[in-house]
Amino acid sequence: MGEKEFDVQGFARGIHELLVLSTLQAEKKHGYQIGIDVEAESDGLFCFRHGTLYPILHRLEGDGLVRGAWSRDGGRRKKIYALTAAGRRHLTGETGRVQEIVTRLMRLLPPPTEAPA
Amino acid sequence: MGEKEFDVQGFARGIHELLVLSTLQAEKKHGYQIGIDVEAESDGLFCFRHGTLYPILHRLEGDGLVRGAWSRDGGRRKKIYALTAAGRRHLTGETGRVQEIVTRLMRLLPPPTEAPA
DNA sequence: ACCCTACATATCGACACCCTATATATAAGA
DNA sequence: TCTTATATATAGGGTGTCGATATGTAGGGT
Repeated sequence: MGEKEFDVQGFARGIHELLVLSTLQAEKKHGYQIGIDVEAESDGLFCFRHGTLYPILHRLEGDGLVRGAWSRDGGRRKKIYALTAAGRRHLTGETGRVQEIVTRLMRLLPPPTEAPA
Repeated sequence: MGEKEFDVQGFARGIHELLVLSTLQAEKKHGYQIGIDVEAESDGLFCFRHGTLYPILHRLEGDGLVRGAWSRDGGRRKKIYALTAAGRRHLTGETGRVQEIVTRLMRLLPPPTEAPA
């Protein structure tokens, strides 16, 4: 089995990347909007800082998972990011991998105490 | 609601810590054994390097989540770690938090494609 | 006219963490 | 004796997040 070993760093980084790729599924959007949407869609749980988000977008673009195109909205410049085919494959593949890791992690951790509200 | 925001770094670090605390539930053991057991229990998925494991143990001990006691087995010295009451609380509490974060993360990511093969 | 906020992107330095490598020391087996 | 396994520890390098700072446009308040 080609079971790759778990990498904590990569796992954490991967979560951020998946959140970005996921919100780009429905429609392409610019970085600032991605930050707003991810925060809204997660009810404020997942929140990107600007110093975190933009480097991630550059990384994803460098890896060919998203493609950025400059746009001018009046005098304001935006870089609209769209999911590539590779990005779509990466999203589904890595989501499955995260799911598997989490499942196997939860098997090791203590089951929830079935406590009332 | 006291909803703390998600912290990727802390989440990744927390996974390592929970794996250590979890394997100490059944019985107290020394660091080297913890590494072996976690790897075995996870079928090789979660594997600690020595340079990662020992600092984690020191951190957990500093936080009062485990208590270490030096032991001599022949001429060989071992530091036996035991879960403290605080460690037990931390384990159940953080496990619940991880479960919740993962649940909310999975709601955002694409559902598994039911199929092919 | 001026200021402040929101929009929009970008980068740098500080900090934290993991990982590789190295160090020390005992015990068992070739 | 040499190597491997047991057992712990730390320093150095690499990478990523985060806060701060920078640049520039647009709009509302005073």
